[in-house]
Formats: sequence, structure tokens, C-alpha cells
Amino acid sequence: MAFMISQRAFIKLYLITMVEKHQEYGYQMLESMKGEFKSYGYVPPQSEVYRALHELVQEGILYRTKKLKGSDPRVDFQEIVLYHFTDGGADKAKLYKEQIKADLDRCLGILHKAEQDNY
Amino acid sequence: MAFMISQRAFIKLYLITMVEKHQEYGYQMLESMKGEFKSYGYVPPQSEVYRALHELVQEGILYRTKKLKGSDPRVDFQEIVLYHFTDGGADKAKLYKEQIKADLDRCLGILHKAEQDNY
DNA sequence: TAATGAACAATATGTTCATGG
DNA sequence: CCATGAACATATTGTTCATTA
Repeated sequence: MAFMISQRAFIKLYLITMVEKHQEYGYQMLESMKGEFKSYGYVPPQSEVYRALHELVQEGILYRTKKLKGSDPRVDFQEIVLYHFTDGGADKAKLYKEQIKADLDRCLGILHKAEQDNY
Repeated sequence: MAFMISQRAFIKLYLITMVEKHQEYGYQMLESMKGEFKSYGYVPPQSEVYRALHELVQEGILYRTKKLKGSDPRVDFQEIVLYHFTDGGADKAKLYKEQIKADLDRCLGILHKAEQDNY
């Protein structure tokens, strides 16, 4: 067992939740996380977010589609990558989240213990 | 700012506290931590404990002395390395602990937020 | 076995660069 | 600037080996 939860796993957890909420593409998820954690001095790096998305695809939880962002293709040709749950992906995701929950609890326990033991 | 506290920093925190308690040599500290965290499924690796001790020496917080473990040198020749605070080391250690405290709080906040946001 | 240390291998992460619209 | 991705460099770990008594 590792010491703390990895950043990768932590980000995947948020990505899954964001896909559940149909907040569907990478840049959006990245900016969303940046905003959420700004006050904690934690800036999730772009590379990790994309790597995490790729991993979730590798693991068969998500699949990708592409579309043009704007409604009018004459104005906005920006192609974005959307992520959705595969068949069975939602279940896998649920299982994954359960495992992460246990790990988060474990980490919270360890950190809390450290505060008790050392201060 | 990093995502989570590093294992290295976490171990150093415990080492400092153990030196404060005159639990003074490496192997002893290692075994102590192993015992403390057994129920968390976390096994602090030997290499990290020694590396952390070496770093604390490099940073001028601790210094080393050696002695034979047993009281009777005819029976027990095992040489052990004892760690003590240098002049000013205790103050540096106190400062270090304050910084780690802030980081522990920050990590607890992040993990707690993750549980609220995703479950 | 207790005790310390170093070497080596694998991962995880951070930073920078590249691309296109 | 938005959006995605890859490359590169470094830091952090985990595992194994070496040594002494």
C-alpha cells in the first residue's frame, strides 16, 4: 500500500464525477478543478488531467467523441473531445469510486493521526 | 505547491518528535512507526526512514553519535547511531513542524473536500 | 537477527514544447 | 486565448543488495 493517494487517482475521481455531471471535456474539467482548489494552493497540472483521462479510456471506463465547440461551424471550428461512460463504464466507475473512498478515508486517518501524535 | 505532503516530510515529522522523546536511533524509530501504522496498511519503508534521518543531519537539525548498544561490551558489540538536536536544532525543528502542520491541515482540507464533492 | 547504508529500478510528477484554430 | 497532446527532466518511491556484529 502506498503512503498517500496518488494525484492521478485523485484527479480520476473528480473526472468521473464530472462526467457523471455531463461536464464533458478536458479543458473544462481542468479549469473547473483549478477553480475548486485555488484556495488550497493546489493547481492541478494540465498534463495530469489529460493523462488521467487517457487512463480512464484505457481502462474501458470512458470513450471519446469529437465535435466542434461552437454551434456555428462558420464561426468556431474549435474541435473538442468529449468523454462519456462506455457500456458498463458507469459501473466500473462506481466501483473505482468506492475504492478511492476507502483510500481517502485511510489517508484522512493517517494525517489525522499525525496531528495527534506530533502536536 | 505539491498535491499531497511527501512521505519524506511526513517521516521527518515523526523522527523529530521521536528525537524529542529520546527515542534515538534509526531502527528503533522505524519499528516504532511500523507498529503505529500497521492498522492503516502503511508500512514506512526502511530506506525512507534512513534517508530522512540523513536529510535532517544535512539540514543541521540533528547530529550523530555512536555507541555500543548493550551495556556489556563483552556480550553485545552492536554499534548503533544515536541522533540528537544540534545547537539551534530544536528551534529549527520547531519551525519545521509548524510548516508541516500547515501542510497537514491543507491536505486534510483537500481530502475532506474530495469526499464532499464526490460522494 | 539487529542495525545501517547504498545501489538500482520503477513511478509519479512537474515543466516545457508542439500543434491547430 | 482555447484545447489537446507529447516530450523531457526530475523527484519520489520501492526493492534489492551489501556490510558489520
